[in-house]
Amino acid sequence: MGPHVTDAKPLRADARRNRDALIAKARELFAGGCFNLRFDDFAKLAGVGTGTLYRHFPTREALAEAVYREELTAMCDRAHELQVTLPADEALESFLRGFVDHLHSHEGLARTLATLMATQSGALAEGAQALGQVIDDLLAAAVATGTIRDDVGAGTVMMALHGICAAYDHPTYRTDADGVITLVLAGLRRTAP
Amino acid sequence: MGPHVTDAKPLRADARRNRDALIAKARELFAGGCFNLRFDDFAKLAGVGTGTLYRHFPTREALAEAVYREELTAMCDRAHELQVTLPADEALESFLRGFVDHLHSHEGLARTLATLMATQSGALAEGAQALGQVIDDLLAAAVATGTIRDDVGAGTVMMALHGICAAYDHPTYRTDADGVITLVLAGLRRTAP
DNA sequence: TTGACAAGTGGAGACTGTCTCCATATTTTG
DNA sequence: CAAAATATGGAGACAGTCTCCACTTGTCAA
Repeated sequence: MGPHVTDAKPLRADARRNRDALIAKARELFAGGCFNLRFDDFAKLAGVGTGTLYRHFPTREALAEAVYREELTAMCDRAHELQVTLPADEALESFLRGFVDHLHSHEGLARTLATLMATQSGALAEGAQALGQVIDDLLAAAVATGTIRDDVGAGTVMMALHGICAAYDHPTYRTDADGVITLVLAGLRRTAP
Repeated sequence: MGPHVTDAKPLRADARRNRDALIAKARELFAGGCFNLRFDDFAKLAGVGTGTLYRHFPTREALAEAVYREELTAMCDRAHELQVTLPADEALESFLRGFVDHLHSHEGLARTLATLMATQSGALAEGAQALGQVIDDLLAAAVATGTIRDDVGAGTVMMALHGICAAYDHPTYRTDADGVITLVLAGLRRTAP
């Protein structure tokens, strides 16, 4: 797993401009709750041709990933900070609570993560894999200090998070999401020896 | 919540025949792993016209629900049996373990439940609601005997199950799904007073 | 039985959104 | 500055979905 931002070929000037315009417009629309715009229309809105849109982002998901890549990276960074600041078990709890909190006010991210987690297919799910890696680290550290059980992996926690992401538009979202985190954390805690 | 099988109007003989043919063919295809057939083509395969298909099942989801309604009902019935046979906490565990076990060999059901849980919209999600009710009962009984905490509702557990259903085609599905159930059960258990 | 009315049918074709293709335009390079 | 490389846009091919209605089939009272 080498570099991934500074990957490969240096885009031509106009190409980069268009790509950025596309992402900017998408971010704007997503923020306004508009997720199901006709793809061709979206190209018009961003001021580029259909072909250009498709060349840069072959699918809706690719676009969504690009839009939220930054935000996701920020979350992963936060996890690293927590990990060097707090005891392992607190870092884990803090991260998961913060995760839900963040999703609650960023529907687009929840939506995107739900999609990304569903498609385990390599390249596209790069963002989801990064999240998996972070959780793996958090978990491993807590296991090492003996505060949590060692028989569940990051995949298990991710599956629970998947449920949380997928339910982004339920009326009882917040309550239930918090509940799931509570359950996961309590369930992870080692039962007295 | 009145009756729902013997609801409303008595379908005409040929109509019922067509409806049954549709469900039968869908079941057959689903069992063979074919979920994304063109809807019109499916009508042909079942030996009816496109219009007839759409009249009986306005959407793919409606068809899927009809196909799995029976199976879902069976699961709910099982829950009731468990509830009168075992202590409340064992009934809950047994049901959840069995749930995963069943999903593991019935991809179509997992897929359908994931969709149904995602669309909270009343009529269509009738099946999902039934599942919710059953879990609510199981949970309430266990809470009453004081073996599990009382601060998480059925919605929370459903959210975790949603994650399980949505991941039906991941390579590590079984391991992770079992892990989630373990976490949920351990998390529910009352911490020593 | 039968006639008349209700209920249901099927499939042509309208419609909607996706995606490709390539003649043209822009940028980079030597 | 010309040639080569790179990128553009949008018309139109395509693929599914879904509607509409002239026609068929079933039901039921007489």
